[in-house]
Amino acid sequence: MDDLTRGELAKQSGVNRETIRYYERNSLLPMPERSESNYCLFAPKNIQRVRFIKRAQAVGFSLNEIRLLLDIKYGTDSTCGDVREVVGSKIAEIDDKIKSLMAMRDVLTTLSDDCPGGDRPVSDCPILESFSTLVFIKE
Amino acid sequence: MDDLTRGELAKQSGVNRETIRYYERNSLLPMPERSESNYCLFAPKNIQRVRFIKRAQAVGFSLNEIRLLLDIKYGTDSTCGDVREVVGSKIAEIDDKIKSLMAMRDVLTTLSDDCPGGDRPVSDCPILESFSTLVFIKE
DNA sequence: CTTGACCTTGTACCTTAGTACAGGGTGTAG
DNA sequence: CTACACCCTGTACTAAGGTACAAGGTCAAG
Repeated sequence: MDDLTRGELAKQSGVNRETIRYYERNSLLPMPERSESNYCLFAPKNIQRVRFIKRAQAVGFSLNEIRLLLDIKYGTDSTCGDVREVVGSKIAEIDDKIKSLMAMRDVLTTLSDDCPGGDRPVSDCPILESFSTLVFIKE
Repeated sequence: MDDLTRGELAKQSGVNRETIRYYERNSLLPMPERSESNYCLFAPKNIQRVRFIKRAQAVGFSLNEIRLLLDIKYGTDSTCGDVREVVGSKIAEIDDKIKSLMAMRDVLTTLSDDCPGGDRPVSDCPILESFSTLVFIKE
């Protein structure tokens, strides 16, 4: 068997060795087998598993969500519908974040456009004035 | 003097009492004066200060950045140009975040559109397949 | 005088996603 | 046999922005 030590798995999958330990602790990776001398033995397929985690993170999933995704992936009666549901709500969440960031940007650009800039004292600054007095973000 | 206790300041400015303590510890609020009996005495203007902090947070500033903003606001030789500079780089930062979220959303919607959904087993799912094998986010 | 509602302090805890390190064991090359 | 490069474990620490709580003090009402 071409099992890997923790350090090898880390190197092969492109993460820190401590990250692997962290994933073990948090059930994103299985508890590894052990050699005679207590070295960890990871099956090679765990390289793919770590990469899966990293790619899912890159598109916005948290590790908690990824644990769920892994459960679906390796579950016996999981369906494509399950996956689409998870992905759909992640898309909605991302859309919400984008909207809220766009609202922030709009407020800031408006304020910045109103500000004369230059060497005027801040007492003239409509930006700080707004932060002090206005209510522009509603719940 | 109509100074406020910490609890009153918290209530008036709409935050938790512990949040006020946190802001004191982190130099976002001044160390309060004390009464005979060691009660905190906050000047009423601190209500505005806390609201300033909350509004600046609402448009995307971190507490560290807000500390800077407060320094500018109360600095003797700060200019509108200083404020515009800080706000300008915050806008750029928000734009970056929006771009990266939009990239994530695009990847996810594309994958979701490719997925048949329904009761198909996940072994057929192009989304999980992508997470397992593809490299779609580049550095 | 007691009760209840405040106030004080220090400290610990929470989330998320790791990173760092000490103190010890193992395995191989020279 | 000794270096040196790995490996093991447990624990502490990081950022950010708070929240929670225990043990004790204060103050006004009844």
